[in-house]
Amino acid sequence: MAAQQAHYDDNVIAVIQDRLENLNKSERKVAEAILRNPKAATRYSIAALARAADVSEPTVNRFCRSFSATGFPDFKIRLAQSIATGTPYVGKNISQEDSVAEFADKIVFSTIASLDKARQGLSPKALAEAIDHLIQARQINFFGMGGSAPVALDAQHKFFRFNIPVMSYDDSLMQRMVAAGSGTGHVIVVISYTGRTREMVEIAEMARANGATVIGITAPDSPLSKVCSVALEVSATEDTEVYMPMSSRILHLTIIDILATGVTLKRGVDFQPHLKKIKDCLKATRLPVE
Amino acid sequence: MAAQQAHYDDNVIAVIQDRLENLNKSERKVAEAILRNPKAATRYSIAALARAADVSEPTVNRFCRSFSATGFPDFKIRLAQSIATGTPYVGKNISQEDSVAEFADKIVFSTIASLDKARQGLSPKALAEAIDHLIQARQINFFGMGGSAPVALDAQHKFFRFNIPVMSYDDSLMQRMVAAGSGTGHVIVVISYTGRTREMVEIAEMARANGATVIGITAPDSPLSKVCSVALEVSATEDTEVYMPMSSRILHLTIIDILATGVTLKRGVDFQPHLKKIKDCLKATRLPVE
DNA sequence: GGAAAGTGTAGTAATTTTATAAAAATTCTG
DNA sequence: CAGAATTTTTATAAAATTACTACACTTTCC
Repeated sequence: MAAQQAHYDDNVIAVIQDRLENLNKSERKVAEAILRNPKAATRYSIAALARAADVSEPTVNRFCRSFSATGFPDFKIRLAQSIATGTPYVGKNISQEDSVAEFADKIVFSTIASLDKARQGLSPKALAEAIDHLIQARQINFFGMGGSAPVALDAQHKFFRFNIPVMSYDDSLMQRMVAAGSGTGHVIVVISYTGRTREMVEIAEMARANGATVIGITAPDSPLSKVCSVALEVSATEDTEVYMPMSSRILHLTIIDILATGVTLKRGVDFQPHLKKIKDCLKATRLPVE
Repeated sequence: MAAQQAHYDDNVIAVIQDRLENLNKSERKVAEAILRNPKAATRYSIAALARAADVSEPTVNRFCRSFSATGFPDFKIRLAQSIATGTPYVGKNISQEDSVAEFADKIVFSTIASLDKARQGLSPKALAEAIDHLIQARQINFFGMGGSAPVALDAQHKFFRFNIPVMSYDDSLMQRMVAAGSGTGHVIVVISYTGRTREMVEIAEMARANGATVIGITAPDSPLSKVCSVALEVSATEDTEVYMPMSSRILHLTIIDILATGVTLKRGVDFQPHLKKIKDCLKATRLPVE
């Protein structure tokens, strides 16, 4: 039921944007007309779109065909699906003039878009392997520096509930020491958006050399990704680039959620009361619901 | 341009399912034919769907109209949109039997759903006020305990870039001391999923009594929400309940993103080079892209 | 200057919609 | 409770809209 709908991954809007440069004059006019207001485009007839783009109807038709649709109606259906996925804001960067409501929406939508993209890119096989390693671990350590430190800390909070010794480190010296002292049965999860922080790559290598399992949450084909036992790769295109990473850490946290859920599920029903106990013990610290 | 697209609400498939009982014989046949395979239905012509449902073409047309579409093609567009967004949520609860790919998808989709819901619920006015306070702050402190500690830490990482003294605390004693020592010009951002942690509410009250501005990122109508200068309220329905908070912290992080972006924008273009400098200085720690 | 690619016109084919009539279901009356 | 009358529902067929194809003209690039 899940993967069944992954093959609809061809996000037409994104594809149009990709190929925008390689289109000839008229087809480009069509592309621009669609991108100007993709949602409205789904309601247009071929004649209306032709007028909006200031081209002839057959040109629109040819345009649709070139995006591997059987014709205009088919193309509209695909367009409609792309829009629904939450990509209306692709490319629409946040601007100085935006109202709060506007840029807030843009941020949320771009986060949604990244999540959806990441979902398609995640390898279930790698996830399954990672979960298996985590279940068998005698000890788990999460390493994250800078912007990934909060992610590591969050992971610690989650995995702490599993009754396994778990720690997170954001200090490379501590990480180095832990890696040096690791061995078989230790799992080290290294979190790095770029996957190119030299320090982190070295630490990962060291841990592996000592026999520890290294799980990387990082960018595809990065130096870090290559030295890991299991690499969970996500590419976050930070399109709301305001000089700080935003969606990447959300994606990383979601992967942590998936790993934690995987461990919970594999632990089986017997383990649920334990989790409930941890949750319930917080009740004493809370104000009653009036 | 922002609210204009609330298209996540009108999920045609859900509406059809709702109204299934109240339809007459033929229209019901159409409904069932569509529900049998909604995805295929988007490719059918009106004639093909009529045949599949064993009714006449005008019946199909009337059916579409009764679901407030202007006609069959329009209806197909809506259906296409529903499939992309709506279907995944159906039967969203994670079960023991799920494959990794399945529950991973479910987690991502439920996160997306929460984000979209939060987007609709967020008050732009409250956000704008919060941003104004943050810009004028002489000092900012983020408080978060337990699962919210990573969120507070993340906020610290983000706001550190703004050249204001900023710290995060996850220890209630430290928080209490900071609150006690706060005053006018100090902004304290209190992050709490439930908004009912007694300790946090007390601390927030104390800070306010001292003249500090308290921004709360918390649940609507919670005790904490009531004592804040500005309350940013999000209700995260943790539908993937596995006894640990998941989407709530993602929502909180997204709010942090929005606040940080708001501050960046208001600071204006002059400030951008400073952000770029901070980003660039990390380059030295990275391995080159081969 | 000629081949190749690109674009538009006009006519054709497909699809959808409307008008209308027949059938079924429901209600009302005797 | 039968049976006529009305309303609702459904289908046939014609009209209108929409999308597609063939071909001719224009531009661009060797």
